[in-house]
Amino acid sequence: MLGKKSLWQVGTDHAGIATQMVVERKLAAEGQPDRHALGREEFTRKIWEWKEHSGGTITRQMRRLGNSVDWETERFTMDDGFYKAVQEVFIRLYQDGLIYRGKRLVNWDPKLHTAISDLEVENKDVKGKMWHLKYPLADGLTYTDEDGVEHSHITVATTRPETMLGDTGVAVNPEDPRYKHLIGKEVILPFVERRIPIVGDEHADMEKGTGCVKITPAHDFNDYEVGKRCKLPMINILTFNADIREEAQTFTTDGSVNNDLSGFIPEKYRGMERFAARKAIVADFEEAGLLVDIVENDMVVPYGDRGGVVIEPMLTDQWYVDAKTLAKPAIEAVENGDIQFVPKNYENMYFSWMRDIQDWCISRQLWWGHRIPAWYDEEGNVYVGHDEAEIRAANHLADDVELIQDEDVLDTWFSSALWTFGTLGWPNLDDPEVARRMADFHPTDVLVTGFDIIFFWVARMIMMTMHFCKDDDGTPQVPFKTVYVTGLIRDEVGQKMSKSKGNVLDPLDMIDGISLDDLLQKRTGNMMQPQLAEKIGKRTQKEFPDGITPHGTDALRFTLAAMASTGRDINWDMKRLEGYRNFCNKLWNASRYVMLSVAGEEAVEKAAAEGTQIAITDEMKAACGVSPSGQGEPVVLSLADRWIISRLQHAETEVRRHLDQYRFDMAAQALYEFIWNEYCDWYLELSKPVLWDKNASEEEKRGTLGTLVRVLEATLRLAHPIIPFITESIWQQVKDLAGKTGDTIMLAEYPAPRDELIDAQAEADIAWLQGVITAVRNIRAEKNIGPSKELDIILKDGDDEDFRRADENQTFLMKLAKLGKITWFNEGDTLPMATTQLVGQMEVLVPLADLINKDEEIARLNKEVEKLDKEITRISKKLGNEGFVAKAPAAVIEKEKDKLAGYERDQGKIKEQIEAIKAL
RNA sequence: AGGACUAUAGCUCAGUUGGUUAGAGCGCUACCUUGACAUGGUAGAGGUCCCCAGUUCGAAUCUGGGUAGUCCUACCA
Repeated sequence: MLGKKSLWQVGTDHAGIATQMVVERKLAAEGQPDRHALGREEFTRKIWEWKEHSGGTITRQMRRLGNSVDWETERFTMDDGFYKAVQEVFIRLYQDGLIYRGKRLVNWDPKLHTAISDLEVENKDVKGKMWHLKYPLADGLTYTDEDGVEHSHITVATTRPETMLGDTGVAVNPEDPRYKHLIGKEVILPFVERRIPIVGDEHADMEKGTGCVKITPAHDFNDYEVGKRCKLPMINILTFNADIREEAQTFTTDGSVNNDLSGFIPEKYRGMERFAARKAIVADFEEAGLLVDIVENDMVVPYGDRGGVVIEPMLTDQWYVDAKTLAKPAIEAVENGDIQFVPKNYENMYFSWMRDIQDWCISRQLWWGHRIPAWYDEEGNVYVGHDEAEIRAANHLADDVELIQDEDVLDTWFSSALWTFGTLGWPNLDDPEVARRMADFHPTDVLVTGFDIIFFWVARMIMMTMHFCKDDDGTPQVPFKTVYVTGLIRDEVGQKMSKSKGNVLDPLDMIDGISLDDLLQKRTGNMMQPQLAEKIGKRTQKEFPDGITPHGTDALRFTLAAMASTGRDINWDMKRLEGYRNFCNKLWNASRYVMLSVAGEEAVEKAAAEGTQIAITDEMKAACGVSPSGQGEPVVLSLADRWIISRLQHAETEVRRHLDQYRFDMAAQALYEFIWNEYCDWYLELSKPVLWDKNASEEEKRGTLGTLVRVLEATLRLAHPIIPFITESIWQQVKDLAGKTGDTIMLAEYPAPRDELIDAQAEADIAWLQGVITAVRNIRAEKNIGPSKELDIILKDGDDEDFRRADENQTFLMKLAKLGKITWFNEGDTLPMATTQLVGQMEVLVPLADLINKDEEIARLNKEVEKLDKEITRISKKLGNEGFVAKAPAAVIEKEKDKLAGYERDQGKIKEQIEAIKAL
């Protein structure tokens, strides 16, 4: 519509963990063999199958919503082309020294058997216990505390007693007077009988627990750091299931295998499940008289957000990306404004995460994902390359050297991070098509996303893109210039929508409607927690007793736009949706009126009955001022015509401005107001006196009919981005009448305001007209006079403008206010018993001798006087304030003075009126 | 613990750089099947702008402090 070359790149990622999990669960539910029985190849084939038939939910919704995306270039992060990009990126980063492999502590999900990222860990508040355990000092050492009590033990506090099997030290604060003399001494780890040192480390907090912390570097992130600082070895006591191992694995501080240290685990704990082991160990401490205390403890426990079980820090070999190096330019790009967040406050969120970024663990122990392009020989040497042959050649490896590819896959976000350039065909830049697309569409302009994705996607896309995509002069390219952050759609009470809560609303159901039964089935069928079904069912039944009625796509889109104020979550309100459905209906009916006016009832009804388009004839075009030759027919524009054209220019200005500023809510609001409150409420009504006037000239009728059509046509184009379907449908009918050509409104020009069409005089005149009409309607309502009864009115105290306007707009006034006669009050006339309204300085009088109670009328007017009194007092006070007069801008003072004068004049008029009535 | 966001009509939300008689939709009241539309029309009622203090001639808007709610980050002794 703006004539710009554009691409909306759509696609989906492969959601590694979630997808693998869903399919595993499905296999289990169907009684099929699990993935280990199937084997890697067969299992991934199953996932592909599943993806084929149920992977399109989101894109189906997008299609129905009419999103104007380029479907031909739809991509999936597991498609072949994408793998090329992923592989290339991995290899280059490895060569650049930005990817490395190492033994580190990771968040391990014991259920899903994979490392997961910090961001996939959900920390839950839990009421737990802390156990105080005594570790005996080695070599019979004792010490005396400040109270003179002698101790042969040191007491540590822990919330995870089972990890003591892997303790390699006890830390005390080097400043702690109670314990610092023990630094360098040793304790005997109960049951394991291992001698472990007491070390001094800042990590030990004198205030917390007992002041002594057991250190288990292989099973705790803090301890891991302490272990590194104090050169403690690491002992892994858990299997990947998080059960106690038969024999522990021992490592030195740097992660290499430590053969000097025993991996002994007391027989009774071997193979125990971690929480069972916890119980057993606590019991044994108690029995041994080493359990000092159990303290209730509020704490936070990490759960895997997918698997739902407690995460275990685990020492494993993983691949890492040096995120700190990549983050540097990515931070700068946002700092210097190359990338802007809308709304801006999300930049802080981005900075706070990026400035404290940890190296990114990219390997996952899954089967669904991009296999890591790394191979190992028998000695454990690592080779990274595109394939085995390339690696052999590059490293001069003989054919009989066995190479085994890394079993792990890459984090889904690793591939998602390549989205902006990977989807354009990178790295095949030698392909002219790819080069052209990169030149046309990279950097891209806008990324639309939810705030919860800023860390996952946005940050990583920025890092990767800036590393790999450069201008000819080597300047890094940003992936996009603007990040538009949408709010989340929540349910009507502000809860996040989720399947387990059963409060999810499918946009398709709001578009097409759904019966209560189907909705219940959808929400409660096939649930992970069937015990919730009843509750969800009840709630659904209460909220949607009749299901959901159809509202249509445009209504849904308009609602989403109208609710999209900056960065704010939206509590979904069906009533708003209904309101905007009515709006669409209003637009439809308005266009019906236009077509009836042009084509006549017969043609319109016939087309409606047959479901066809109205046949537009040359006569119809001519009636709208479009002659077959393409030359405009002569027209005369009425005041109303000039007014609505002028108002349209304002609407166009507003809508465009709001769209440019991503204020879709305000753009929607501006459209709503223009279409309903101006075009429908006033202009259509004002067109009737002209069109239905037998005495009106051809030129006048053409002027009005043409304006009806042209303003509608432009409005459709203006509204098209928000409500594409209805606008297209109507546009196909009116385009010819408006002298427009083209197959689709999608390719029609977006309306731009033209200054020369703004008509201040017409706007002022119509405002006056509206004032008079509203005044009369007001009197009607107040006096309970039906709208069909004709009224005679008297105008009093008008100036030249009032005379002119009343004279020029008699027809409009008579018709819209349903008047019989308009007369001017002349000096010396006797004032009849009447009720009044003010329009500026002019009085509108409706003589209603029989309907007016003198006292009531006076009371009503007195109320007006009081109301004005308040305002007058307020403004007088303001103007009497020396500070205000001295310091406020002249324009503001002038405005206040005008207001005051206006109120005083009105009040004077009303007081006069009261006197006049009293005198009757 | 640190941070962000939110608090405006019965409900869902606007209110751009301080100057409005504080707005919209829905709901509510009264009247109306007038030749686009009852998914409608006309006219209304309805608000200590969460509280307190400050800055200012002037605060829904700016500052500080509270209260309530939502969320994020960190924290398993």
